[in-house]
Amino acid sequence: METGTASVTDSRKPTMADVARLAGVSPMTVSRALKPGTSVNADTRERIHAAADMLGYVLDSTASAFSSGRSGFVAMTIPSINNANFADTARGLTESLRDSGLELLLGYTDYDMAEEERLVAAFLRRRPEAIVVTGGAHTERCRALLDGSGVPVVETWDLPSRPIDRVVGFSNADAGARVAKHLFDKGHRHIGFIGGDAARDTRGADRRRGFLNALDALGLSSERVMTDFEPPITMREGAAAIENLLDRWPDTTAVMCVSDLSAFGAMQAVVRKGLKVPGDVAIAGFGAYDVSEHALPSITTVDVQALRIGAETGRQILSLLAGEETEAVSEMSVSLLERGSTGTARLPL
Amino acid sequence: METGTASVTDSRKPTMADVARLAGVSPMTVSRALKPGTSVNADTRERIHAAADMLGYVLDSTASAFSSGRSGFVAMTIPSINNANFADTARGLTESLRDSGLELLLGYTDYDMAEEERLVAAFLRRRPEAIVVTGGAHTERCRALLDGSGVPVVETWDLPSRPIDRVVGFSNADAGARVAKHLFDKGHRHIGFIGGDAARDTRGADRRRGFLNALDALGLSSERVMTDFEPPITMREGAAAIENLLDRWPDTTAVMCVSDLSAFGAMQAVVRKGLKVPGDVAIAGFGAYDVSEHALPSITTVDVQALRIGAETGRQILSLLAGEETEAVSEMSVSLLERGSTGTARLPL
DNA sequence: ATCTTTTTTGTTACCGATAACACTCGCTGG
DNA sequence: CCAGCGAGTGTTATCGGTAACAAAAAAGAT
Repeated sequence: METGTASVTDSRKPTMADVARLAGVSPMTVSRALKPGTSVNADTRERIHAAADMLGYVLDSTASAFSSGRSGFVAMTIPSINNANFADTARGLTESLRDSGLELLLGYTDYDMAEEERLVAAFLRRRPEAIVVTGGAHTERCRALLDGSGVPVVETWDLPSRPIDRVVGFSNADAGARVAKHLFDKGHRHIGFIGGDAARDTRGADRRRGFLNALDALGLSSERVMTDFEPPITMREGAAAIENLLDRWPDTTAVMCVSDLSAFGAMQAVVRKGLKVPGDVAIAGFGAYDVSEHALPSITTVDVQALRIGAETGRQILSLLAGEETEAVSEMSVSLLERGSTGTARLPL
Repeated sequence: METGTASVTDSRKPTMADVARLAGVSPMTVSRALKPGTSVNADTRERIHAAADMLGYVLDSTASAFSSGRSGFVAMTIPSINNANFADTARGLTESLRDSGLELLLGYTDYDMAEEERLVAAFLRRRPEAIVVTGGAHTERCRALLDGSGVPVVETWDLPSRPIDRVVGFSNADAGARVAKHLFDKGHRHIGFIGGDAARDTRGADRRRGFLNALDALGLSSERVMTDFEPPITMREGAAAIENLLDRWPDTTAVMCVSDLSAFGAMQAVVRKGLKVPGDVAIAGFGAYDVSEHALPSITTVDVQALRIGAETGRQILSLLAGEETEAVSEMSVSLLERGSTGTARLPL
């Protein structure tokens, strides 16, 4: 460990000066030779690379970032790493940044705005080239930090009423309303909603709001709501919630869950009770997770194209860093995937 | 964007020197005041914090890292972010590092050793305090980079025959063998395996090897293997694979899948064919994903305690950084969760 | 009251790379 | 034949903190 096998004689890590000495050039030329797209004689460049390999030289990005003032990464906060949707957005972002050499520094907030603030503060200390946050709800201090940072900010997965800078997202309320309308169109009149505590998952709360407002507008009761649990609402909580909901309002014929995971849990719980999905209870989810496609019956859901949100965020950032003008708000389209769990047939699939 | 609202008059970001001037102390005292656990007079510290707030000062970690030689983060590569198991390990690691102020820099390799090498090289440039990789299979150059880096290295999720430095993992082969034995004990004699291409997912390949060797040792055929797909094997591939497998070897009564996701996909495909699980075909997975617990029937699986792997990795790293001696290899225990999908009953659950 | 110890603060040098500028050279075109 | 140009290379200064040491101030011991 202490003395790597690769280094030859010296204990301390080689620097550019060492490489320069060995290659017989100045450190500046080494710096250029290791960066693509710079004018260095081909022979010289090769000689320098050989020298660097021989010494086991590894560029010190810390020094490089300090000297150049460019940290070379983009920071992103998501509510949870263990969530296929946010992971997809992170992946889309990573991929669209890759060619420009920007790396992604990822942190998760556990659906907690105070934790988000802590994380954003820590990220800003590292002078990222841009910062991406999930959602449009932040503590005031967090907003102030982001606003005063001088760094491009992108809020995603939401259409905040008071954007900080750039936005790449969609209306969670509209998406919720679309599901409500779908259930109504399928003939349901006693419809419930399962979600998490509103203070933590604001996007989930928006979906709920849109969903319940739509029920109101359709002249239906919007009281069948279970939001006892703390986000993230997992399969387990979905199962527990629908049992409570059906206990309290046994005539419920359709339920929207704030995510596919809770929807799957809910569906299995309903089946376990001996009820049929969708015959006795129709269930809709959100997020187009794999499980909703492969479940039996497959689960109606909303595809938010998480990957594309990430990719578009990356494009925005690259444009901003290139000094181009861009639209402040990119509204992404979402689509309702009508599947077996809200079908009219009594038979699955 | 350009001039943050927080800063008062100046366009350029304030530095420690600015704070020092305003507070009437030396920059060094500011440096100390902003770091907890340093000896600074309480009044002075308060005055400095006030000055920093007034200027909207944000510490420049880049400069700090450069100057102190401590980057303040740990780098980790995982095969995929969109995987609950690896996400859990990352979470466990993050949490066990949190108190010491170390952040996690996360990258994913897409199950590709060349990509891992690229990523490790990029990470090492940033001079992490430690580096964590998933698995024990790496390109030779990647091994050389890690070995020569002088940075503590932890390999996880595996027990490599040729460890680079530290190891926190378990034997995937043993885990596979345990599942084989379980299926045998349940009376199955025609047993198959579904996994991915071995070159990419070496841990999955180890599970397969252990599984098939165990079948051999039990005197059973080990030819019923489907590994046509590229990792990660999703629900979709699990479904496709079991259809092919049952087409080719219709008398198969039990199948292990390389992960719970493919197991779930396989199970749904079997049910869709009109067969019963476990009555006609028993199915076992791997990884103790949520879906295997909540599926109907619930799916027999191996719990690898991904979170604990991360937590233990963090403990190892902290010990190493503190200069303490630690065991080179932490073998983590895994447990077989016997569930409905391999039960003897014909009825689900 | 004086010496010692501890706490608090300041001084100096430096981490390793790169931006900005200066320079050399060979080549082209008038 | 020389001005002008571009490619390639070198020189100098500097980014913003912090380690290491030194000094001053405060607290404690005798």
